[in-house]
Amino acid sequence: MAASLMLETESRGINLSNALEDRGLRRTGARTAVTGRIEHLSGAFTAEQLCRDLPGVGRATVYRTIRHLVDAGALCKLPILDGAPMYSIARVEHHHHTICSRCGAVGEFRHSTVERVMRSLAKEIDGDIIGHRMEIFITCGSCLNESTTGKFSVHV
Amino acid sequence: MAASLMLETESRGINLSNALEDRGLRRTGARTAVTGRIEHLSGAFTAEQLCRDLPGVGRATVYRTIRHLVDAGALCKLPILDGAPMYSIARVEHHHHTICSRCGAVGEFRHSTVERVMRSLAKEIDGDIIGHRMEIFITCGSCLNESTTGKFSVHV
DNA sequence: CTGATTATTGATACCAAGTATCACTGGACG
DNA sequence: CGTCCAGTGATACTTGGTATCAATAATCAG
Ligand SMILES: [Mn+2]
Ligand SMILES: [Mn+2]
Ligand SMILES: [Zn+2]
Ligand SMILES: [Zn+2]
Repeated sequence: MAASLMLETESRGINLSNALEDRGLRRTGARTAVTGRIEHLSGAFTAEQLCRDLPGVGRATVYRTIRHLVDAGALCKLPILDGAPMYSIARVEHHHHTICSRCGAVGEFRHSTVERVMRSLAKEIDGDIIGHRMEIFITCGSCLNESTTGKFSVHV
Repeated sequence: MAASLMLETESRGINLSNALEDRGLRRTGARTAVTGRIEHLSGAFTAEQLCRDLPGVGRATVYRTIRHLVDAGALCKLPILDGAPMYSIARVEHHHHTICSRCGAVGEFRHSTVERVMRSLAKEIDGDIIGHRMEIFITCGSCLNESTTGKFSVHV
């Protein structure tokens, strides 16, 4: 993603363990393992992938911890049309996502024009707008240099 | 949804049976039952809902028919973050959706500014844009007059 | 129309993703 | 430390969806 886009973002300190603690949850071994693994991945992931990476942590606990992190706003949950949702660390406040349809790489962006369009749409829609979501499907830079086929269906 | 928004749409003739035939698929009793039911519903629906409505048609066939219709571009498949995807008839070409987070009502809209923003983003994103998706979560007009709680989580 | 040819059907079994239970464990805190 | 309750994880279960495959029904050439 170009630097110009990222200029609009304001990075937050990301410490997933603290995000849990802030919600009054105990700092346990299992939770530390999960958050540590997520931070180590530094990319989008699925719940099952995390389970495989952490055989020492129970499946239920992995799912519960992810849910806590999403509730805390520390993780984004991305709907994947034919597959399990992916999660990525929320590094900036409100934002949208780019998803590479070949490798699944997820990027975050924030662009004021998108938000401005939303506000103008508000006048035209019958009802109260309470949120929105936007995903851009791309072939990412590194995938352009390869010749694999897409794993993720494009939902245009 | 206000009329001004809809002015940008160009309605297509919707005949789901023809959409299947155009793909070289046979016009069978089961498929006629499925497409008939979908057209009768005139709103968004889930696959399981359709199965319940059509006990005379096998589950596999319901799912297969829906997939054909999506492939044909006659149905939109909407990812619902914590639940089964919903489907709605695609009445206009490329478009986006409003989803009422209380009752699940789905609306279609098309707005040139959204597409213009997409084209401007293209210059800034590292990779090739191959599609995008956008959903606006609302409390629809009729739900504003009631006082139920939301069934659908808002994915902002 | 008739029969041959195939696509389609649907019961069944299966799979993947995620949740409910609940006896046990181990953080937190006095 | 010791208590206590939040947290854990094995297990069983649910939901959504797909693979199989023998039986059935569209389609079409003759
Ligand atoms: Mn936004
Ligand atoms: Mn669009
Ligand atoms: Zn990629
Ligand atoms: Zn509504």
